[in-house]
Amino acid sequence: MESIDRARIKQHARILKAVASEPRLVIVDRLNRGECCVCDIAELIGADQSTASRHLAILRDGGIVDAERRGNHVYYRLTAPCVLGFLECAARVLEERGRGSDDEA
Amino acid sequence: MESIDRARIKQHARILKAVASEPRLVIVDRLNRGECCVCDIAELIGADQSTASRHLAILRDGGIVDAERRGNHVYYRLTAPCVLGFLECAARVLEERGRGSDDEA
DNA sequence: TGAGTATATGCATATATGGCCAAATATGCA
DNA sequence: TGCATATTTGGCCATATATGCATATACTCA
Repeated sequence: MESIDRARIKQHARILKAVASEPRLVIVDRLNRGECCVCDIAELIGADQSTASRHLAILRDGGIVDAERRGNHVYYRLTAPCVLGFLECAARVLEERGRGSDDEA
Repeated sequence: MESIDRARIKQHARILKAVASEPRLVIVDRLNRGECCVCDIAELIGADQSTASRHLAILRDGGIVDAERRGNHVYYRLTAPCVLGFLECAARVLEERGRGSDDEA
């Protein structure tokens, strides 16, 4: 288990940041069950379509999803399903913590 | 594979945000090789001691590390080693992407 | 108690992020 | 071409995050 190169850290941070956002976690969770278009995502996260588009762009730049245009829709799908492991880890952390105190809200 | 509860999403996002930061990734990587005190972390990340303390507090609030005072040092250690999986996932994403184009810098 | 060291916290400032609206692009279809 | 629909991008504002300095707090030791 070597120390990680600082240049890599920067890239890794960008990828993690792409996922570390409430709306983007919702998007990842949704895309895990199949591709969908920007308008679906907008409705899903209850935001403007432009906002949905930007979130998807961030995920795309992070390499988490990719996009394919078909007709005048653009369909996004999950390309890095390993990010789902983040959620499992988060769940484990919460469980651990549940035995302490903390804001569950 | 059920959809995730929106209330959980919020908690998960907080945990992921705790790790999604360059200096905090460096810290996690370091703590993975053993506990250390705030002053060591400050030097490690090349920041003010107060900044190191705050980063550690964020990780602690996220349930990623915990702290123990011994004498007048406070030692932090990793309590959620599953976050190391984030790094593996990120590395995989970068590898995938390396075959495309992108800013490697 | 008082001096010295290690951490944590309040405050101010700089930067980043998230969101909407409006306008620009990209397609499809008549 | 011209109009309608879907997506992306620019501009702007509000809020959140990061950081350092100064200061408060915690602890050790004499």
